[in-house]
Amino acid sequence: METEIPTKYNPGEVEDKWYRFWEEGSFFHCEPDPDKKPFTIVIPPPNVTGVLHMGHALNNILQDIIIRWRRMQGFNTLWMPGTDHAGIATQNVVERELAKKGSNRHKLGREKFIEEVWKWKNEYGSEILRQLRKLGCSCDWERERFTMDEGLSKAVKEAFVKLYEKGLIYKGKYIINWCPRCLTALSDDEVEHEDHEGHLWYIRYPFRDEPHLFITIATTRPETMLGDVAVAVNPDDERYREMIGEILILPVVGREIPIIADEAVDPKFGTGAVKVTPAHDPNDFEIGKRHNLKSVTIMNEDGTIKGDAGNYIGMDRYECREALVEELKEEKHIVKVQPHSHSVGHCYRCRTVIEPYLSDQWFIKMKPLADAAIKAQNNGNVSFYPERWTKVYMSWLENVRDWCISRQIWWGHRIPAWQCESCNEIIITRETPDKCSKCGNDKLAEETDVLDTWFSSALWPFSTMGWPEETKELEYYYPTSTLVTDRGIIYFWVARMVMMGLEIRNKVPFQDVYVHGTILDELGRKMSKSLGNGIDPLLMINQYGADAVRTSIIMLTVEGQDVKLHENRFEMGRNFINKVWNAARFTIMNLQSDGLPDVQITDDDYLFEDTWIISRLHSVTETCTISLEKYRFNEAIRTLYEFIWNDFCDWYLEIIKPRLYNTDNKESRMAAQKVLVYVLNNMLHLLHPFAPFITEEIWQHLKSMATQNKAIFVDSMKNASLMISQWPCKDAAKIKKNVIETMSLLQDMIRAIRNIRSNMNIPNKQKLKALVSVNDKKLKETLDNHNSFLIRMANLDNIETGINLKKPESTASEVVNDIQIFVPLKGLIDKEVEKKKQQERLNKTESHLDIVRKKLFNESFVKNAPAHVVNAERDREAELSGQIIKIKNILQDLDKDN
RNA sequence: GGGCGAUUAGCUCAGUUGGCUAGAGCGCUUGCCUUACAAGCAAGAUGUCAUAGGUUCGAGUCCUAUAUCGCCCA
Repeated sequence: METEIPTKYNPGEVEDKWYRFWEEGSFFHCEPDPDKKPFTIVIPPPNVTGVLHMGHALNNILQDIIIRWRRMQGFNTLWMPGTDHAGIATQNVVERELAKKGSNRHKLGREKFIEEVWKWKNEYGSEILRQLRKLGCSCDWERERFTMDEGLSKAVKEAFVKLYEKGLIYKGKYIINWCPRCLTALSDDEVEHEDHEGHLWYIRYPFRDEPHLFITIATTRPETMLGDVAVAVNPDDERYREMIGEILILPVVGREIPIIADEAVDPKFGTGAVKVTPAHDPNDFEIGKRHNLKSVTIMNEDGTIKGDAGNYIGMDRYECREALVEELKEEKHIVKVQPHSHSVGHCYRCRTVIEPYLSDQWFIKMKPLADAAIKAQNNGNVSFYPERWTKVYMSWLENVRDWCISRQIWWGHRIPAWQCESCNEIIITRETPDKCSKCGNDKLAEETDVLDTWFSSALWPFSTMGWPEETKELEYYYPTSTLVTDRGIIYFWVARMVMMGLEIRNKVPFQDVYVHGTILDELGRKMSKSLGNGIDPLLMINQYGADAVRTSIIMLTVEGQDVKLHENRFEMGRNFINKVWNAARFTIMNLQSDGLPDVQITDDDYLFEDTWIISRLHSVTETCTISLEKYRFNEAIRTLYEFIWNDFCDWYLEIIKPRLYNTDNKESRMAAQKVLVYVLNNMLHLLHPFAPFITEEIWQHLKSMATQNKAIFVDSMKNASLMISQWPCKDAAKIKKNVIETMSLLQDMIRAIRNIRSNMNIPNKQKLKALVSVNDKKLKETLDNHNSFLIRMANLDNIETGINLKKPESTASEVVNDIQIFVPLKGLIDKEVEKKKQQERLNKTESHLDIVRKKLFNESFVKNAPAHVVNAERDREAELSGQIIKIKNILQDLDKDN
C-alpha cells in the first residue's frame, strides 16, 4: 500500500511546524469571555538569567498538560508566562561581563550600569522562554511579563506605598543576614544552613578589680570578641549568681564590660557564661536591647575588621580569627579548644558564609499578613497536592519573622523613599517628591536600596494582569486556578503570594497548589552545575523528541515524589510515541476507500471486537479524566499507554486486519474503518495534553483523509487544530461489561494456545487445530460465536467446541477457567514433559485453593467480610475445584493413552 | 533537636477508602524480519513488599518501635 507517512516518527520536522501553526493561529491566546468559565495558571517566573533544566521541564510540562486539558474541556484558559529580574543573580552576571572588559559597576555608575543590565536582558533574557516553546508549552505569549516591566514596576511601587501607609512596612536598625560577597542584606529564607565542624573556644576574661581571677566564656566565633560589650549568665545559674554586676576587662581590647544576667543564656552551653556582641549576633542584639548596651560594630561590609581593633584592622574575618586566637593563647587567655559542630548560614546565591550584621534596613511586618493567610488556610481556601505540604506551609506562617526586603544592589525596584536632608523626615510616595512634606526643604535624598526580587514575585498573580489598574483581565482571570511549583519555593514564593493576594486583592491568588518532586540524577543527587550531573532537556528533545521527553517524564512522576532520572529513561517515551505513530500510520493507510462508494452500514455490521474496543475507550476516557482531576498525571498517561499499546495495537488492530483486507465484505470493512477513526480520533484527543505534537500531526493526517472519504468524517474534524477540539466525554452506556468479560476470557484462551505453541516449539506459521471442552451450552454458544476470532488470533485452521469432550490422545492441554483446551500434536508430545507441566499446574492450583478454603472455613471471615468479598471467594473456590478436576482428568488421560 | 519522605523483581518505580495468585518499563531466557512498528511481535522466568511487634476475619496498605537513605526547619 502506498503511503507518504514515514515508518519512523521524525519529531524534529513535526514539532516546529505545529508550534508555528498554533502560535500563528493564536490558539494560545485568550481574551476574557463572560460566557465561558476561566481557568488560569501563572507560570512560576523563571530567573531571567536562567537556562532550561530538567526541573523547569517537569514544572512546565505539568502546567502545559493541565492547561491543554482544561482548554479542551472548554474553559477559557490563560497560561501567563514571563520571567523575574532576579536582582542579585542578574547583577552578578552583568558584573562578570564587565569584569571581562576590565570595568566594573562603580566605574560606570548606577545609571549606566542599569542600562547595561537592560541591554543584557534584551539580548539574552528571554532564552528560557524560547526554550519552553521547544517543550510545546502553550503559554499566551502575547501576554508575556517581566517583573521589571513598567506595569509590574508600578504594581511594586503601589504595593509598597499601600503597605507602608498601613504600617506594614518599616525601616530600622536590626541584625540582618549579610552576604560579604554580594554586599547586600538577605532575608532569612535566603540563608542556607549547613552543619560545620568548627571549634568551641574557651576564653577567660579577667575581673577588673581582681585581675588574677577570671570568668571563662565559650564561643564559636572568637573574632567577634572585639565587639563584646558584656558577658551574660543565666540569672538562675548558682555558679555565677555572685558575680552579676562585676566588671571585666575584655582581653586584647582592654574595654571594661559588665557581667549581666539574662534568661536567654543556656547554662548548659559551654561554661554557662557567654560573651555579648550585639552588633554581630541576633541573640546578643536582643540581650543588648534588654540591658541598654551599646553596639560595637567591628566589621566592614566586605567582612574585614574595623573599629577599635588595633592590629586587626583591615584583616579578613577569618584571618583575624586565627591571629586573635594566637594572641589569646600567648596571653594565656585560652583555656581550651573543643571540636564543635554547629550550623552555619550561607548565601543561597554564592555560598559565602553569612555575617549577622547590624544595619539600617526595610522590613515587612509579617504577623498580620501571616495571620490572614493562616485564617484563609483554615477556611480551606487553598488546597495543596500532595496534602502534606499544608503542614509545612502552615508552620512557616506560624513562625515567620519580619521580612527584610531591602537589598544593597542596583538592579531591581528602587524603594520609593526619600529622606529630607534637613529634618530627616522619610517620605514614601508614588511620584518623586520635590520638597519635604514636613519642613518644605527641597533637598531630598532618594533611597538607594532596591527591593527583594521576591517582593515583586509575590505580586505576580495580579501584577501580571494589570494591577493596580482594575483591568478586565484582573476581574476575569483572578484568582487563578492552579499553581504548579517545586517545594523549594513554598516559603519564598507561594506563601508570599498568598499573603500579598489577601492583603491587596482580598482573595487568595490560587485554589490549588500542586507541588511536584525534584529531578535527581541516577544516584539520587540533585542535578547541579558544579557536579556536572545535569541532563539537558533540549539535548533530550533533539535526541528523542519533545513528546517522548514529556511522556517519559510524566510516566516517572508520581504525585510529589522525586524522580531519579537517567538518559535511558527517555527510550520508554520514545518507544511509546513510535508505537502511537505506527498505529496511526496503519490506521490511516487502511482508511482508503479503494474507490468504493460509501456503504450504508447498520448496527449489525459492528462486531464484538468493535463494541469491545469502544467499551475500553470509554472506560479509559473516564479513568484518564478522573486522574487528571486528581493531579495523578502518571496514572493518566499509564492508562493511555496500556490502552493504546495493549488493547488497541496488540488486540484490536490484529483482530480486524482480515476485515480491512477483505474488500468483498464492504459493510464489515466500513464498520471497522468507522470504529478505527472513532477510536483513533478520541485517543488522539486524550493523548494530546501529554504529547501535543505527534497527536496534532496524526490528527491533521486523519482529518485530511476523512475529508476525502466523507463516510468516516466526524464533526470534531471541523476544528482547525486538535488543541482546540473538545475533550472526550465518557458515555457509560457504551461501556459493555459483559463484552469486556467475554473478551478477557477469549484472550486467556488465545494466550493458552499460544503458550502451547511456544512450549512445543511450533513455528508461528504452522496452523493448529484446537478442541475446546466446556460444561454448558451457553458457554459453547458464546465460543461458537467467536470461533473465527479464536481461529485468527491463535492461528488455528480449525476449532471444535463441545460439551464435556474427552481428551483425545496425544494432545497438549490447557485449562482456562471452566474450559479445557486440547491441541492435538501427534508425535510432538513428550508425555513426561506434559505430565510434569500438568502436575506443576495442579500443585499451584491446589495451593491456591487451600488459601481460598482457609478463608471460607474461617467463620469470622464469612461473618465479617463484606458479602461481595465472600461471594468472590466462593466463586473462586468453585472455579478452582473445577479446574483441579479437569487437570486431574488430563493427568489420568495422559497415563492411559499410549 | 523537630518535621516530612523513601525502603516492593537484577535496575527504575506503580500499587487509590485494608479484600482475587503483588504489577509496569528496562534488563534476562526462548522463538519470530508475520505486508503499522526489530524503537517491533509471541511466549516465559524472577519477590522474606527494610526489620520487630500490634490492630483486624484479612495488612505491601493502618498503628507503635527500630534500622538505613534523603529532604526541610531550628
